[in-house]
Amino acid sequence: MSTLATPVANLQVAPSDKLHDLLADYPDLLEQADTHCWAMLETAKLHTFDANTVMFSENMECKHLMLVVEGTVRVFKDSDEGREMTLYRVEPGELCIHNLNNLVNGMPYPIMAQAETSVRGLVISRSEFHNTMSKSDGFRNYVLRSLTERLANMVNLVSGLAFDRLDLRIACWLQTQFERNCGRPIAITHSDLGHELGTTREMVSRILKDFEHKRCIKLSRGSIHLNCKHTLKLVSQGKGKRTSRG
Amino acid sequence: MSTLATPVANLQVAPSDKLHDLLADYPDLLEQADTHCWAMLETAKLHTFDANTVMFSENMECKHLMLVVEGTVRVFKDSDEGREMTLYRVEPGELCIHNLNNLVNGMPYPIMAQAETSVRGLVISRSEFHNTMSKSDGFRNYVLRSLTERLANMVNLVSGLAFDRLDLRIACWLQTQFERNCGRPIAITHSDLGHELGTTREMVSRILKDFEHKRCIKLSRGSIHLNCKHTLKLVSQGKGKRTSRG
DNA sequence: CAAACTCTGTAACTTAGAGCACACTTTGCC
DNA sequence: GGCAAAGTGTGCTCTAAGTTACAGAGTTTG
Repeated sequence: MSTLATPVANLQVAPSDKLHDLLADYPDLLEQADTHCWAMLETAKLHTFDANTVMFSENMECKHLMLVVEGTVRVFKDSDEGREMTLYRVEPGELCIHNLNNLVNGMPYPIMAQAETSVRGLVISRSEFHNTMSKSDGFRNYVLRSLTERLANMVNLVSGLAFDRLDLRIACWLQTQFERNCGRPIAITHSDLGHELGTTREMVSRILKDFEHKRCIKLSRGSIHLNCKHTLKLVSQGKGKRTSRG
Repeated sequence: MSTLATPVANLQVAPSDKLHDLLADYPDLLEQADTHCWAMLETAKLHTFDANTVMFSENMECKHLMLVVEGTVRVFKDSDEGREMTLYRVEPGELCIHNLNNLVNGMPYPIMAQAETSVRGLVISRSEFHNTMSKSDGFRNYVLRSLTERLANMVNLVSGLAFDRLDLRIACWLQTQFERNCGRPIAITHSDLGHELGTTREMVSRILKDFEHKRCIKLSRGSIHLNCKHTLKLVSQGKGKRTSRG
């Protein structure tokens, strides 16, 4: 997360007959896509970004909207003191929603977005976006949905930060990750997990160790293994306060 | 904030020739309103809510969208331990954006909204909303703007909670309030200010007292007076750590 | 294999914020 | 006036979280 590459964008035109293939696996959009929506996507250009590319940062202006086709983009906020906090991720089939602010309001936006993996995305021009928003019910609903979902997530972030203890937030994070991974180990360093949740490496280490003592998880270098999801659930529900540090 | 009245809604039909009058003072929407938008507003019904009415709460479903015409609605999240945190306010000329989540996604939403004053609002049906979204460029842009602006505010909330000390957050809050009020006193109790920022009455008291010692502000029962906006600015920029508590 | 680097563990300490307790003051009301 | 309620000030204590510092384990690379 700390090594930021310089922006790189290799431009290619997407062969129109491949659009369906590109989006085949992402039903969210497909369900709603109608002819207008497809027409817009036909005009889009397929860009490729290397892993770690900073896709936008602090006050960078952004005149396009991108639909991610492959890879993930991490959107985060960083502090002066070198801490970071992940706001959300943009995954295949999803829109870089924060571009919208720029696009709609013309306001700059003090957050960063960075490709976590190599990323391919369909870049849509501002005018095509507005045009399709007016014509395509499906696309409009899709965009509205994305926005309101992000908003809902953000509210959860806020309430976690305001009211929940760190161990609880970590436990919840682990829970959702293990769920996604079907219980398979999560590959992440303590430092990166700190950056996910806006805290420090040391706190993460301590709390994870505590969870290991409680036999929820098993730690190894660079990854976290699930030991007992039942115990983890208990911990994440706030039962069982953290044990003293000695 | 703690005394919650039971929901009350007095229904009246808005006389169509009064629409302009109702919205006259709120240029944000007016600027963008076109014939379709006005047509929708003509179908809307003017509801009145008493002060303190809970407009929606935890998992209440909400089938309509409301445009606030008079009064303000406070949208907040509350914790199990009796703390609260204001997420934002809906003021005249603005939409209750969180309804949208319900409307668009059909998802319930674990936050509360409460009329701070008596509130009048134009209630728009779901179908009219979608209909107008498709027809009116102005309305669509207005909605998109509102959403992205809220999202931007939410990001600021998150970063404040994650990275900033409480005294800083309070100082910033004071700053923006005084700016709105043109330097006139802010009427709020320490306890309510705690609910604004997701903290406790005691912390607010202590920190405000500290600011008073620094001569930024002057405290009196139920209100905060600006003393020197320059000093406050310095404090809110993080210069001058909080003095020790003795 | 040795050096360099990355990652983890953990002890000691500091600080921010919360919670409790209680005194005091202002306001409003009978 | 006198009582109740709401609001404020503040000391004390406790705990969550951050900070510093360092040791050691694992990994990579020359």
